[in-house]
Amino acid sequence: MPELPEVQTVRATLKDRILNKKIKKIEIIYPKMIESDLLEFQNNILNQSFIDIKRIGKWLIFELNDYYLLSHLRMEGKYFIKEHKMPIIKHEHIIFTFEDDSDLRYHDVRKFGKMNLINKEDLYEVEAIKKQGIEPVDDKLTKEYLLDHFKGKTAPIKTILLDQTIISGLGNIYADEVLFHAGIHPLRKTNTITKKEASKIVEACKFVISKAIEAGGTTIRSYTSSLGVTGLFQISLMVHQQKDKPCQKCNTIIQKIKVGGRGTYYCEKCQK
DNA sequence: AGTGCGACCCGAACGC
DNA sequence: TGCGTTCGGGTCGCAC
Repeated sequence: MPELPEVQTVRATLKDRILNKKIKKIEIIYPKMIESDLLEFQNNILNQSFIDIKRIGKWLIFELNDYYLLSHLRMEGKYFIKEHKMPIIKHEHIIFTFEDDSDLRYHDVRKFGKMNLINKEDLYEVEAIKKQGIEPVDDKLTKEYLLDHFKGKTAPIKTILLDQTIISGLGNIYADEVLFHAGIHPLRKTNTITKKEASKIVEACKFVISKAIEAGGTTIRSYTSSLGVTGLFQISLMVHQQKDKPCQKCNTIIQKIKVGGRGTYYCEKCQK
């Protein structure tokens, strides 16, 4: 699942490949993917060029001449660059064709991804964007900020770490990793988190996410046009997907439970 | 306001 | 082997 570090890698990789290219044709194979008005999307995107790519949380923000194209990859969204003459394959849902007969193709097995074409002045009118919280590596993410937002919440801390309106960009993998590094049990009631623990969560967020962004960055160098632009971060995960393996810190067997309907991995000795 | 859950999807994993 | 069933995961909308 693309979380903040992967989206950051996709952004950096695509930037090198599509900037200043003008869209001459758009094919929308799966229209439900478009959240904004479909006809406007089809008409307005023609003859626009990509002039920048930004990111807010897990949202990719493609800047065109007159619009922003918002793209959320959800679980399995990927972008490929291909020659237009290549046959359209299964799971390719949106195809942008440039003047040089190259394509930017959006591929998504689960069809969960979303796109949105909006006027530039409306970026912060989009509910999902407006509501994004503070990013893990932002200096504004402090223990005071977290404690303030943890107040009155009885849900498990793991569930709250996934709330994009508080911390923007954490997904299921990094929420588990952050809690391991902070030494906190995923089922802890959020309103019982202490100052010291909130401080550990802040540190863990910055550590885990900056490491992952670095690792995502190394993927860019091995990128070739035949590969999907996914940003496969190859950091070593301490707990996520490590069920039945020994904890790398204390050798205790990693447990898997469900928290808020999400598969959750933790070390029962390191995370109290 | 906060919480919990179904819906959206479909390939993979699982069960018989 | 082959077929049917279950699972998972980010976000939204809805009910409580």
